[in-house]
Amino acid sequence: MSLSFSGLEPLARKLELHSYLSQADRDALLALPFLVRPVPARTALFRSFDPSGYSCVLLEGYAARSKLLPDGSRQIIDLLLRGDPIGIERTLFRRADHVVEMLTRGKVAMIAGAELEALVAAHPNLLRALWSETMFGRSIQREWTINVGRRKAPARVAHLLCEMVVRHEQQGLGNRASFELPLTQGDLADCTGLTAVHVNRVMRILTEDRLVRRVRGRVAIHDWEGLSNLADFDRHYLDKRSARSASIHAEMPL
Amino acid sequence: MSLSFSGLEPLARKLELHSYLSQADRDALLALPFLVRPVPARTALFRSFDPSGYSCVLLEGYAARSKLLPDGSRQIIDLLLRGDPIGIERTLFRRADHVVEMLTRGKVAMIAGAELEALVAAHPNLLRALWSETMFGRSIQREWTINVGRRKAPARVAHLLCEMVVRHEQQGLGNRASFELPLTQGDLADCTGLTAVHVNRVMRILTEDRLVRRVRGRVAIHDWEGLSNLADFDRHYLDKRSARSASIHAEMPL
DNA sequence: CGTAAAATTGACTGACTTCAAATTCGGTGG
DNA sequence: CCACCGAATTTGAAGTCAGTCAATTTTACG
Repeated sequence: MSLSFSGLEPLARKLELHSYLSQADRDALLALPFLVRPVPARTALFRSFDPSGYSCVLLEGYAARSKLLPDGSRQIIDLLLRGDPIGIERTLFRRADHVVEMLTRGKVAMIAGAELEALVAAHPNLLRALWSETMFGRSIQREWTINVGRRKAPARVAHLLCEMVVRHEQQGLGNRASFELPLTQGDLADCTGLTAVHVNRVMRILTEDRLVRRVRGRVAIHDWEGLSNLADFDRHYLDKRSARSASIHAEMPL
Repeated sequence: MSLSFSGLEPLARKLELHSYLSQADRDALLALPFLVRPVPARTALFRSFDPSGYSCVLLEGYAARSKLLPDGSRQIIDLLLRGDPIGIERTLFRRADHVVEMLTRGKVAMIAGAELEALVAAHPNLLRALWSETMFGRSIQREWTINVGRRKAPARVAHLLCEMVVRHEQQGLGNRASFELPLTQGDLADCTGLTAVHVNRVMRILTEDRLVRRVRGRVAIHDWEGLSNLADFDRHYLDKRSARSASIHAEMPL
């Protein structure tokens, strides 16, 4: 059978970063029925036009969770890569307090809430894997809070780049030498709580210091040591704990 | 039986804010064996001296998740109130990338990881409730990111106070008229990404504008409309979605 | 009561923002 | 292939919000 060619492979890969999935779990996940929907750049997912009760998985392109403030400024609270689930909490809350918008054009897999519900009911281990995923999401969010809360502008940008390298590597989307990051400087500013102008100046400094280069939506890290040091970056929050057996009890002892 | 007098009542209450627990779930949760440990102020929970494999629930006092940066500054990433679970992710990750420290003296209930493991294995609904709890935690964390990322100092402090009112109300720990918040201005600064000096000036302004008063570790909101307006506060992220049936499928459709 | 921590206040500094204009880039149609 | 156009980037100058430093007062608590 060709289950391993399901479009949901990226999600399975992501879950397996931190959770053990049995072959049955994996097969069931990949057998989920879904609808592929192409999405244009700069449009919002889940904004009144989508049927409720669906969540989705990002298959192609880049997206951002963001919130618009009354004064018109925008804070991006997370970046979403291939394989990231979107809107799982959408059926938990009645309305979302933030928007998920595509930064580039892309594709999402739409999955019916009822299907997911049945899946995790039949496969408790997948439920645990998704819980674990939520935990890592919270961990990332904590780092973002620290980043905008206490670090200086150059460290903020550097930290964001470091996180993006690791998350791209995890998903097989590139490495330090080169990976895609098609965000405008305005987007980077909204990620880091800065202005586009200041991001521009900071990027110039990082480039002049030969830490990193950004060209045409791609990033190349020239000096990982220097960059991660400047950023106070510790990839621990993106990694599963090391060296434990892969039994589900070891994976999720609560 | 006197299960309803268990020290874990606050945790049950917290979970029931957003998840339906059957009587069996509730009984099982409250029957969890635990050890009450008194903790002095300004000490870290889970820092080398505690036996591994335990997580805990805050029974009395106030605690903060925080991270110390290389330059000596501190960012508080969450405040913990009575009933908040602490360290569930501690057994997920090998080492924590942040510290949980008591801000006041207090008491925690130490629960063995194995006990929790058995509990959620026997009660999948509790597992979902804890997952839901993690989701709300992530939601709160997102708001904190927005707060320090894009809001001006007065709005940041106001938003923190608004969140604290609601969370205290939810746990039956007071109301707008008066609730405990025994943080120093330095602590508030570390929550909001500001300095103690500036928090002092901001608090003076908020007080002069008759929005709020803070005296001896207690807060009284005088003008909720004004304060929440200044803060751009929307309590949605702290509340379960409204008006749906309490069946577990409705509570957690994924 | 005595002491240390916390709060308060003032003067000065600096990192980042704001505003505005010039340049480059990227995609599209001729 | 080139001309075009809006978006994104880049740069400069001036302004502001919040930080830093330092001294004083108040509060908490043994």
